Amino acid sequence: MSEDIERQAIKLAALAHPARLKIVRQLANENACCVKHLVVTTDLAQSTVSQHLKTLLKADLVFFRTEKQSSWYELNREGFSQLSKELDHMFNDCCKGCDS
Amino acid sequence: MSEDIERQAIKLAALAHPARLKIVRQLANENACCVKHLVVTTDLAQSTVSQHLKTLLKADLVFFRTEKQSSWYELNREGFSQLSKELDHMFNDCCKGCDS
DNA sequence: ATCGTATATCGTCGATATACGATGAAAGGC
DNA sequence: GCCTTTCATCGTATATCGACGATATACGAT
Repeated sequence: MSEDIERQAIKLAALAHPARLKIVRQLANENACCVKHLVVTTDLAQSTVSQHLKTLLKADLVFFRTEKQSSWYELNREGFSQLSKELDHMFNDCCKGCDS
Repeated sequence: MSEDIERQAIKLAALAHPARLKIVRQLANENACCVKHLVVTTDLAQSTVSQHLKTLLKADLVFFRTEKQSSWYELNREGFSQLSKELDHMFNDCCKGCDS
């Protein structure tokens, strides 16, 4: 399906940047991080980090909640495992019998 | 390692485009395709398809050989499975005990 | 040598991505 | 009330992407 491809491309694009990969690794290690912490570890401006987080959020790769003054971001592990499975499927036994 | 992140980002970026995902699916189905065939199935200009194939090639996601006047492109299945494993690792048990 | 076919590369241009600083909103402490 | 901290968003400058047509290259056929 064509929408699948679009959605996959959006997820992959969201991951296809060193800064966002670093953020994801950080989140994988710490379960949840607030923005300030990610600003320190990525060594980028706070506005830039917020922008990257928005990209990850739009791709359904992270969750987000506010607590006091802070925003906490957390990995969406299901989103990742779905993507990983789709990648496997795509090159292993893709489209045996499907149309597109 | 930082180079790992760069390399992963390049691979992910190479996949992060609907046209290139379609090409990859086509290659997954047919084992090998020449450019002309991909031009027909993607409905893009030949120069555009060549450009996309170059992107996939630089990311080590496809192999390439010439035969007579044609270029044949083929999936690098190892490249894909490596990427899929790295993705799994990244969000499952990334960096238990490593430095970066 | 010339022609036709298949492909790669170049040049261009609009669209999108990436970075930053500035500004403002929300919440807590004084 | 006012100040600080934390974060999101806006505006802007720049870089990269993605599409195309035009051109170059390679090679088999005539």
